[in-house]
Amino acid sequence: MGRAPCCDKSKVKRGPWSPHEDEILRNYIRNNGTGGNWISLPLKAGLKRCGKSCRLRWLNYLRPDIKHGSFSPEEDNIIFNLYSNLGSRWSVIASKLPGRTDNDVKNHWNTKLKKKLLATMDSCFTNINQTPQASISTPSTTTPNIEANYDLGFSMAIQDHGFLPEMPSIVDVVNYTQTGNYTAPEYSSVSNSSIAVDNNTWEFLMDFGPGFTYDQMMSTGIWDNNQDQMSFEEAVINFPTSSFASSAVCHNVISNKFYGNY
DNA sequence: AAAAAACCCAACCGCGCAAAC
DNA sequence: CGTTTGCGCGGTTGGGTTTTT
Repeated sequence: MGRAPCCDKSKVKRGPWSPHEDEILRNYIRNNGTGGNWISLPLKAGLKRCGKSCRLRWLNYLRPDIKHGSFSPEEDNIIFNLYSNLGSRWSVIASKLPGRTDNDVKNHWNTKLKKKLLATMDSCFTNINQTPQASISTPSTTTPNIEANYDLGFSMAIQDHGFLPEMPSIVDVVNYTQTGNYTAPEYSSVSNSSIAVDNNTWEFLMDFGPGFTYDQMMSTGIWDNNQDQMSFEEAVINFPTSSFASSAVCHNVISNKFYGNY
């Protein structure tokens, strides 16, 4: 036995809203508010609509603070980063984008961003497969060029160790640079959050760490003084445009590609 | 120019949760 | 307490629009 329907479907109008209906709903809410009860609102407002339909129309379209129009690159970036870590929690993602609704963000992801991400990942793997940069047992002394080919930016470390899942959970310090000039060592924990790729003739480890130096980590607050790390989720919400968040995108997508859902 | 395919997005649906009873 | 009710969420769909063939 299913759930009782919220209204009598045969007595309410469905489908697209007319400008007249929009005006009735807008005027009613302007004068009376939503009254805290969407189910009874259409009757009071004089609309032959289901309460849920009224709620959706108001929240997703008529609300005065809704931002209409296309998404900016900054908004895209935030959606990428949050989606990669939170998954399809559209309302949480939308809450970080003023004026955007969960429905907007969801539609934008499904129609635009998902394809963009997949295309980017494809080009990333093409580059990885064509341009091996180093071999095992040789700590990196040159900048791996993967990052240059990949605009989301992640860090890569070449280390002498085996592959997941046997990879030891140790802490290494690896030479790392984003600019081509060595700057500072990055502290890197090697764990299941790192990805090893065996391409038969060459091997490497991609370390999807924060991409920050120790000092940067301390200053962003991602680490506190006790070096307790924020959760991934916390960090990405707090720093949605950081390289930390960007690296998490790569990590999650590539993890899925190699190991399936985790 | 017409048909087909792809894209896009507003709207619907049903479920889980929590507040009210 | 258990039950009912309404809200909010995420998945999905219908159909209008645009692009491609």
